[in-house]
Amino acid sequence: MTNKQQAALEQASAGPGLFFGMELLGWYRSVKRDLPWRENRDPYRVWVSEIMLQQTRVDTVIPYYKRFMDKFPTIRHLAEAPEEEVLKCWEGLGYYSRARNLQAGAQQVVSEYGGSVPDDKTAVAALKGVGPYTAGAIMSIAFNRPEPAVDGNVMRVLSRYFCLEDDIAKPSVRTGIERIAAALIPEGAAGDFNQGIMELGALICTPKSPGCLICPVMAECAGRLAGRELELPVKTKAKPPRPELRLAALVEGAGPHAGAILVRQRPESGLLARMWELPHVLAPGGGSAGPVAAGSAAAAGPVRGRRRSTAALDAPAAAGEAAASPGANREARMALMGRALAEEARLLIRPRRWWRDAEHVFSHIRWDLQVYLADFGFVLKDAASAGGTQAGAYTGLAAEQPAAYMAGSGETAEAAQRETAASYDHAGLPLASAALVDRLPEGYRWIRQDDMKEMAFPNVFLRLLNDYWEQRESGCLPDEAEAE
DNA sequence: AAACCGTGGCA
DNA sequence: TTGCCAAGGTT
Repeated sequence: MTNKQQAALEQASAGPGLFFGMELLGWYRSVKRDLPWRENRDPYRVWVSEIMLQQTRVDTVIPYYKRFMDKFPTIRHLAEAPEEEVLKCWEGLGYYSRARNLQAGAQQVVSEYGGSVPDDKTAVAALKGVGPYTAGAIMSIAFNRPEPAVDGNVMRVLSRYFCLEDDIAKPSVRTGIERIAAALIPEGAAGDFNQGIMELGALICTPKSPGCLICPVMAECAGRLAGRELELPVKTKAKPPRPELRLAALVEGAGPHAGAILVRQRPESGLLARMWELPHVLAPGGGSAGPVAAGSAAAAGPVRGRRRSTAALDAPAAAGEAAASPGANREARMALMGRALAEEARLLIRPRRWWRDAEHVFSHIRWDLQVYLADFGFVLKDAASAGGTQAGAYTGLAAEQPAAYMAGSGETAEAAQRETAASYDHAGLPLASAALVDRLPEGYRWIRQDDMKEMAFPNVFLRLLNDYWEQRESGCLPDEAEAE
């Protein structure tokens, strides 16, 4: 502990600490909000709420919490549910590993503790997705055990109250503040105290404009008395997310798949694990590295005559991209996307035209998405069954065959099993025929609007897809409007 | 320690 | 409009 933390700990155990605890308890019990997870102290309900509230605002959580408890009213319901249903229930809430960990934790409780959350800090802390804060919150709120629950609110409140200048962004600082918080807990009132100090941070001792004049502990707040409440807490700024330019394909089906579009499921781990999305590829050079695939752009030939009516629509989404960047980039990127999807998924499509841009910001990455409408071509046999025809397949820029693009239709794909080599023109379109299969690549499927009710999508794709269905239904898609 | 993991509200 | 940040955990 730092010297200041040490001094604060001594105060917390003495007069100022007693003052803080008593004033806070009185205040909390008189003003506490009526929240759905405060109906009772059922450990399962407390647990679910604490997981949902991680890095997430109360107002955002409330509807999710109600839906979740409605669908999974007991630990056993959650433990036995299909994982997709849990994920779908979490759709839009973010940090989706929380959902998987919560269900794994529920299964742990069923198998190890007969379905009841144990009144034991070590056991609770060992549950998946339960860290120091959440363990303390569950133990204090559900079981009234005198454990600290130190989150961002508590660190802010105590930094100000004791005028601590430690950088709360450092993991080591939280440990010191935990000791102080533990010393402040009034006898027999751990649950209300911990909820009260968080409530104070959320309603009064807010980050930007704290309401010191109505704060129940203002009289003894060292930060306020020093006039430094706005400088505290000290917290180093997070690194800005790195930009990534991503090219997404909105592939419209034909033939038996007319009216459907192509989506794929993400891998089991990592970013947005197991969620569904539009197929997309990372543009080389990332989002800030200037011209993307300049060589391809040069080879792309003249742009088509059809242009958007508003210049702003073509504004570069990627940071650092020259503002004067011409619309030819769209053509180059369509070609790039077509080739990359062929390489990565052996999925052959014909990108038709730019539809719209979208942005999706994660904590550490910013996706600048360019979405292109595309027709389905066909699916190449995988490398194994294609028997080595792959090698030359994607280097066919100087193709010897005449262009014979196979128009996208379900029948084409289902004709299947043609044993011919494939090559591609400079726009990324397949030339001649290829070795075909009649099934989609692993993880891909055609969906209609109705299918989305059972599939979890990240918000950015949810918005894109909903807008797409809506626009198509009302005949407002660009191509349809201009095709007349 | 530092990077990885979402999303929305607000000034 | 952009930046900040919220009831954090895991690796």
